[in-house]
Amino acid sequence: MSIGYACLTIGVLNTNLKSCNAKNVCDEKLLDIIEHNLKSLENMIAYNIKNSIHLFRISSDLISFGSSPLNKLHWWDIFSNEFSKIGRKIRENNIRVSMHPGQYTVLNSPNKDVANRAVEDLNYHSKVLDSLGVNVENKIVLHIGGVYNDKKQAINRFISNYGNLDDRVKRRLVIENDDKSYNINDVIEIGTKLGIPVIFDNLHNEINPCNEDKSELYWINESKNTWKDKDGYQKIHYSQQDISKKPGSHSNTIAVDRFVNFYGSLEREDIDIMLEVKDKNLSAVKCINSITKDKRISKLENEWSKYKYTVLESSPKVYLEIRNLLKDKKSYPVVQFYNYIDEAVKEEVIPGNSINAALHVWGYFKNIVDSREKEGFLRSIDKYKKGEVSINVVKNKLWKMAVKYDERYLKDSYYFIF
DNA sequence: TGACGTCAAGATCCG
DNA sequence: CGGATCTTGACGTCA
Repeated sequence: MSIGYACLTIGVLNTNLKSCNAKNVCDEKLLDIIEHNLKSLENMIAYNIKNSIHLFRISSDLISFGSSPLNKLHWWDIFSNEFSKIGRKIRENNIRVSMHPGQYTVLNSPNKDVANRAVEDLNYHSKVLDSLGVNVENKIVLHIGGVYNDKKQAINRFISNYGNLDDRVKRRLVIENDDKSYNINDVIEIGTKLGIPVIFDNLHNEINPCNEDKSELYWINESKNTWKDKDGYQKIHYSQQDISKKPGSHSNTIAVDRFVNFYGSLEREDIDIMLEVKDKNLSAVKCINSITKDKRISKLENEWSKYKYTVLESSPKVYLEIRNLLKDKKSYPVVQFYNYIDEAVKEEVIPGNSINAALHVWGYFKNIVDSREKEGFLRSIDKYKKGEVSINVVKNKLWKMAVKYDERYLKDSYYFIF
């Protein structure tokens, strides 16, 4: 059983992905971007290994214009060393990766150009996975597409276009229920007909349920039947609704109490869960810690070291409560711990608390900086007090010091990203 | 024609 | 120049 996250990391150095737009594209720029993005991918994989995250979706933006004539580079050859190096790390550390073309890759479009571009896009995605040398358990997730006033015909077109795909795509392709057109029942019917696995997405199923009065668990178990031994463990997508936004919007973070209930209801471990959530890897770590059998408080202490200055800035009261909570070294109060953090992050930040937290962080540097840095920092605090600049100006100064003086404790802190 | 979703790049304005 | 805040891009479907 693995829990993972999609595409991007939060608060991890040197893992950003670069892009460029169509009118600026040229080979030189593409080479630079690909080289950069592969280094970032390598760093993301290293982060996943370090944090025991064994499920990860690779961003479709890894190679800019990867399926477009704008990119004529044989990037899989040019960067074959990088791909095999990263692929080896993925395999040796039992990481399962996937890719997921977006809503604009529409295989069942009646427009031949659109459908052909979808084929090209799927070829691109399988080229990335093949270049990494990962086996067919590492899937490409696709939605069925549009309806065009005739669902039956649209489904038939999907089936027929699937049949014409390259085998390398076919053996990786899995299909997912979406939030408006194809519910889980539709997708299981298609998956069964084609003999390909189905990904159950809980939030899509909530918004776009099948008419039958069947539970979430029922559909998860029905979907399981579409996964054969060669496909690996069944995979599902799990997300929670952001109640302040429209139906289908992913929450900022996963509420672990609800996740623990969901996970418990599955009553099995032969399943992989891909989280779709704004805070990405942060929620992956939360969820992994929330259901682990290895209940050592050091894991929560490690998490606390990253969240503490954010919590101090948001709520000194919760800060003290969490310190209390972690005093009993024999305990493992994981749900309360993350609930406290979620509660603090939601609170509106008061300037006095911001200054207090900033001065705590300043404590790492005040005796080692030169006078220019000291004056710069104190001036920014002063300007913040007068309302001339935002707290981010102060935080940026502290961040630059953290990097310069290589304060590892602070470089891993979420203080600089919330 | 614009909304939908996503996130980086680009543009613009301020002091 | 750094920083804050828009706007654009890139994609296809649907109202």
